[in-house]
Amino acid sequence: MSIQDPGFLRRGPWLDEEDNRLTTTVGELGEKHWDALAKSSGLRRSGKSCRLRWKNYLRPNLKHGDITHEEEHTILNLQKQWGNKWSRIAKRLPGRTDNEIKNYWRSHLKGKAEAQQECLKGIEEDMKQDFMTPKCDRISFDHVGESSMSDKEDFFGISSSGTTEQYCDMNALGSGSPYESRMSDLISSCCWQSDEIKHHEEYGMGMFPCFSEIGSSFEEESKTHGVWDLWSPIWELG
DNA sequence: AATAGAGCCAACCGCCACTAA
DNA sequence: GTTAGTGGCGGTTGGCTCTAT
Repeated sequence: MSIQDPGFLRRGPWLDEEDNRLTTTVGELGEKHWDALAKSSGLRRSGKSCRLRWKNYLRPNLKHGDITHEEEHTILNLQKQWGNKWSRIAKRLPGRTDNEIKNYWRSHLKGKAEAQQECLKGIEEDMKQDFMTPKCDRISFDHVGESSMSDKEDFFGISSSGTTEQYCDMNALGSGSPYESRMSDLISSCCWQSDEIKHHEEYGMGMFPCFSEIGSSFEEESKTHGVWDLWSPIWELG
């Protein structure tokens, strides 16, 4: 049987012995000419298969642990910005492979991102019909409290580390508008309403997540927390 | 304990771009 | 300009594991 024969090449999961042999061969010949490397290694694997195994599993400096919150924010934001350019996104996450990021996106983030997009789309549509010109200087942001972030993080894809989360009084936006009801839907879907927020809602104060007082640092801060892409379409409309 | 369904992930497939002859 | 070889990328699949019933 020769390498040309169908059935010569092995398929399926790699064995430890194959991994060792590939690692040794790459060490000798370098990460190039994969077809030649596959042949000289004696492995019954295609060059393509060897390259993939090396790139996604054996290569040094790969991270094998869970995706961190920070990495998740980066993936969410870059996917939104660039689309499914997994290889490009992977370059921004040292130690992660495009395949890993793609799989993580499909199994953990896709639904979340779609939900966010759907909310934003609805909000934008409502705002177009609404009385409100959503310029920041028209919004009165009274800081009314703080709360735990776990579920909120999940929804907004933001990190609470080192930040002071605050909520904004949306009374200034008026009441009964499509925009307000959409925001209300959004907030109630988040499942992170603390007692404090409920308390304020009892007094008719709609809550809106923000990260500091509106001012020169606001854009920078929201970018830092990975929410600028999400919320800037709202703040900048009009 | 057995089974079905869902979720996850490593590996494969097909296409495209690039390069050398 | 054409063709063959090669590598890279994104989509898809198969099988394993986990969970619910």
